Amino acid sequence: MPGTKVSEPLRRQQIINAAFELAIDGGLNAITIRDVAQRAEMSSGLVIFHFGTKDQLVLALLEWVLQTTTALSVGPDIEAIGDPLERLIALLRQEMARLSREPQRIRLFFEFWSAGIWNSEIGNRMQRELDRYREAFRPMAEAVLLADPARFEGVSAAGLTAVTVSFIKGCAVQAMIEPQLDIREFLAAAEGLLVKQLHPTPPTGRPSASRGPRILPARVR
Amino acid sequence: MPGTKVSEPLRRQQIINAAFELAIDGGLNAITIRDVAQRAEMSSGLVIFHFGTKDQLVLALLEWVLQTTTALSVGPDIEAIGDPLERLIALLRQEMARLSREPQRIRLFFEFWSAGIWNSEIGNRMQRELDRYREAFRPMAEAVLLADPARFEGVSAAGLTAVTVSFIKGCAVQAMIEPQLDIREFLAAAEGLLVKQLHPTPPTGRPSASRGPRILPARVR
DNA sequence: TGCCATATTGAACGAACGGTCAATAGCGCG
DNA sequence: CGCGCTATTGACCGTTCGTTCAATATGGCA
Repeated sequence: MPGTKVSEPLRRQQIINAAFELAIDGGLNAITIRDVAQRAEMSSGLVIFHFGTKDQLVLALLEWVLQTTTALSVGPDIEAIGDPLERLIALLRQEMARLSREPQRIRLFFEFWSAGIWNSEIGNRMQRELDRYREAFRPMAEAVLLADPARFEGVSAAGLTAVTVSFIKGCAVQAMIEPQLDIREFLAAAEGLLVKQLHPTPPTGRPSASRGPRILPARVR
Repeated sequence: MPGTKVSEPLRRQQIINAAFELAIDGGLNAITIRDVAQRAEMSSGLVIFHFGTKDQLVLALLEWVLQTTTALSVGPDIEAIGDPLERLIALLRQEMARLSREPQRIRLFFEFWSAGIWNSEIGNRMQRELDRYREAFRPMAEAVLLADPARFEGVSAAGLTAVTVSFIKGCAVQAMIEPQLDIREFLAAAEGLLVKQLHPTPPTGRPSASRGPRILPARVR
């Protein structure tokens, strides 16, 4: 009755792909041994044969998802920005745009996160990934603090990093919930909150409505 | 065999309380008819008798959670703040502090959110709640835009509201994942990013940091 | 008191799930 | 060709779940 034999790594990948498709279509709860086997066109026993346990299959899927998700990368165009805060915000903008581009993957990400609360193995893996991601932001946050110590008095690099990453997470959640999100307007509003203060109008006592034609200073490059 | 009779509203509340406790302890997946019945000290049949279906019980639990969660409220102390942006940020701070104070409830919130992706009834209910919450922010966002049109050029009230609420969501996620979060430092850093520009240090002509020794942030991969 | 609507019970059912296992076919190798 | 290792199959098991239902006790009311 058995069919043709296939090399082990290929089989594992076929199974993970099937599990991934099921998770994208119906969430982590839609992953069952039987459905994975059917989608991968093999018997249910073979799935267990290669992964031993459903939990280990899910863990392998998580690993694969994390490794195939584009990692945070600071390109030369961002690195060229002189001002630290502007550089950080450019990175923040890049990340928000990237995450909002693949809402399905983010959705899966959050499902793993949620699952990690009750499953310690998943939780530990997610925690490691989160630490890694945050660590990538840290150098920039440190540069920002050094550039303007007065403004960020009493704020540590860890704190600023946490806030920055939280902002990104919020955007990711937003994109996950409402894929029709207009990311351009979203970014514009975020920029209004974050970046414009680098070129403040002289304090007139009441820094409210602008009087007269406001001269928009050229962006620092 | 049947035990003492109890009024219907009381029974429903007993059942919802039991379901809530189970969900807090072990997530939405930990809600089973049998366990709910056991925790509420009644038979499993009675749970079905009062709610008809497990799905309807979960929906009733969601409704109860939403209605017993403190709604967004703009207190007099916030309303007294003159500057619109400062007022918005004060509200933002209040919300971040509030949400980080009850991480368990937030966790449950997000689980419902996740479940709502695959269950349209839950999804619709969550969407309504989100709209309601966002609508409460909108007037403040409009005031901010009116106060400084130049700064938020091309940004609609909806966009600014979305960003603000996203920021809160990000903080909520943060608090959910790491309950040991130091909320005070988190708020300080957020304030540094958002509020300080209202009281800018006199422009020294060079808002850049490239004065002293330039710190090269480590390249991230 | 007797009666009836109904709140309550728990055994039972069918479906779905994760996992086991004896049987079997494919493949490399002597 | 024939042997042996192993990938592969699918029936099967035990468990858990949501739900059904006949039986029964309860409390209000005539």
